[in-house]
Amino acid sequence: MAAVKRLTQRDIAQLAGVSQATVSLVLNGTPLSRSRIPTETRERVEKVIRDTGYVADPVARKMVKGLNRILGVFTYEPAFPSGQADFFTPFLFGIEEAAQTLGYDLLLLTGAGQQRKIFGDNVRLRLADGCVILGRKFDNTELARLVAGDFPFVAVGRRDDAGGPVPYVGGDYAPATSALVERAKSFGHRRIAYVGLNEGAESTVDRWYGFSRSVGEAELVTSIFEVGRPPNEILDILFAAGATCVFVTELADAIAIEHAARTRGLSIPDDLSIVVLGNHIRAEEPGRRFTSFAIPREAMARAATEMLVRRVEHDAPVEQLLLHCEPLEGDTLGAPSSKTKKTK
Amino acid sequence: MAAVKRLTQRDIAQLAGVSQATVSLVLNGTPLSRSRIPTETRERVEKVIRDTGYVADPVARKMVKGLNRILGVFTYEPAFPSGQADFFTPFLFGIEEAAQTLGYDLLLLTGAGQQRKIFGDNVRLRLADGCVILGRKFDNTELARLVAGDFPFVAVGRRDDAGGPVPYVGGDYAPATSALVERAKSFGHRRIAYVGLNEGAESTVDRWYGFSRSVGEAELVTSIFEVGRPPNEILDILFAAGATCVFVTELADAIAIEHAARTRGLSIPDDLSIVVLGNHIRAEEPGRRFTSFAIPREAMARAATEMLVRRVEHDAPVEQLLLHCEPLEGDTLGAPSSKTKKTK
DNA sequence: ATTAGCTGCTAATACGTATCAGCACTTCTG
DNA sequence: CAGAAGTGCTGATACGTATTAGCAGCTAAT
Repeated sequence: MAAVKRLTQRDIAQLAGVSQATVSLVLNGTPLSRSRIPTETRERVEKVIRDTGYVADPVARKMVKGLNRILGVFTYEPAFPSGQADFFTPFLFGIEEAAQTLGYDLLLLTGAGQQRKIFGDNVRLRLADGCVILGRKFDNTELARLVAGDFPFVAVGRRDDAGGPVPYVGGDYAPATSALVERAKSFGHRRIAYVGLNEGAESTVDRWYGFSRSVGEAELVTSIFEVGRPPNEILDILFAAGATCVFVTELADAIAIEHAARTRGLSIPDDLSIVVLGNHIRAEEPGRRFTSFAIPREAMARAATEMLVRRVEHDAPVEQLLLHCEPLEGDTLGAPSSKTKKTK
Repeated sequence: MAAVKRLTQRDIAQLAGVSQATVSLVLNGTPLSRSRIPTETRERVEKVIRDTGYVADPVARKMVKGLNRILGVFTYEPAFPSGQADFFTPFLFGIEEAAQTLGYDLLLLTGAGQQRKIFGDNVRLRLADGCVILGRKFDNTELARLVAGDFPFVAVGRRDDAGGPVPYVGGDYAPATSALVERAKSFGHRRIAYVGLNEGAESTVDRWYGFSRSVGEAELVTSIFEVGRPPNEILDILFAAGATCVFVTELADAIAIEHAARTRGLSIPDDLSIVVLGNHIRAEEPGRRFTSFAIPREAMARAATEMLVRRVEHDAPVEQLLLHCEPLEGDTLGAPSSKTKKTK
């Protein structure tokens, strides 16, 4: 109970009748130095170590070696589901898997309350060899400091430059969105709407960019750069503009719109096609499978972790990687009904 | 890129024209020593710190102070759901919540493959101030070494002594099981069976103990101390023994038995009551809500974390805590049908 | 017989921080 | 005016390990 003094190499040395340096050499000597310790001595030391159960203090080790085989995982929000929103789980799973394969442990630095900063008084982050950064909102000042500093990190999700290129692994939302637009067009849609933000987070911008790149001037009939607006208002705007298909960035909006449309006795996708940009968590549950694209969260996290380890171990240069997002064949995108077509 | 040398207090000292010791005093001086540094000097040092973005190296800090405000979480199995079995999630959530409240970070030490031992060559565990241990199977030798050693830890789940009392927070399964037995008896059941192991893990033993304590000699008609046996065999044995109610430790067994019974055209709970000992993950999904008791996983994890911090910070004595498990009113326990009763 | 090389070890140092003892100087006290 | 007390700082050391330089003592070679 009364905190027995920890065993140190000095204790082992004394017990084995050698010096501390010899103990250290026995434990992790290079082939060169190891050859200079006779078997007899080595075995004596090893026996003492076995008998006492000594293990080297990783803290002291880290001090001198500089590496820990620990990766930090930084998030502003708490990492575990406080209710249903287990947004982080697939990421954490991917990180853990990769870390384990590579022989690293994980230091979880989750947003302590609201005000947790990377650069605070109590920055335990540097205990790790490097750090994976999770979460959409990320203070840009801090990102810039990270970029400027020497601490290895990799972001999950694309990041704009912050005083220099940011290493990241993200989802390739722009082409994925483009592909869905093309698919809508091939179904015959010529009057397409967009509901969601078009600026702010990089992932948002990418979606809008992919959308606007593929949709023609004549085809984009209306845009609602807003989130969480009452679905009936949205529907009114959509139909006033003669839209046959709507692209939505937020699943919640899509669900609301779908529900409102059904309430009006409309059929989806006959009267209105709905495309969601990215498979959000629990997208399956509402009973309707929205047409969308898959976000390979686990793969992103794995790739980010591997990239981080490359940076840590080999001081690899900054990489930026966007992973392909597979289209998800749902049941909310189809040909516009002839009636609707006639309207045109 | 080329790993710029980390800033140290010496650098700060030089820039501010003071000594390293002064920098350290400015950063974390006691009221006594702080009073001896004039405001002017302190501000000069603080400015340099702000300008350079210096942060103290937590490793060096830990070396001298001995504490880190980091808690380890050790599991043999990977901590995150590799598929459906997110067994650990509620525990991790509870631990994270408590750790965050108490101002600790988490070091995840998940079973690296199959052979991860706490006492291995690469024991990174001691980097933390203490450690929460998760998982049912736990090498008893290692537990004994932990008990004997000076490293603070707390187990989630009751543990038998291992060369000394083990600090833990567990679920109080025995009384919870007893309560369910009493409830079955009050429904009129007089011929009760048990399916599940009766030895091995502490949690298993507790269930059997609670069961056998409450059930009378005459009432226990048969026991199948085995898991995963074909459900039809089980049913045959149960009915041969004239059981009207069966207590099952494994949800999988319960599901199989229920299914097999329905296939035979039997009604549950009329023809057979089924009680599951503990709400296993995703117990809701099969469509049928088994009568059982709740395992307060989050609360257990929180309590364990708080207990660990008490041990770390105040060298508190070993505590052992069992949390109440609330009965879960399901729809698989009811009065035996009169027909069945007549059989008696 | 000197030197070169090998063997078996150890002393010393560095890593970055916290902390204590204490130095040089000023100001107050009697 | 000697001593005490206070002020503003610094030097030294400890923490536990890894690592390098190098010291004895011995053997073999020139």
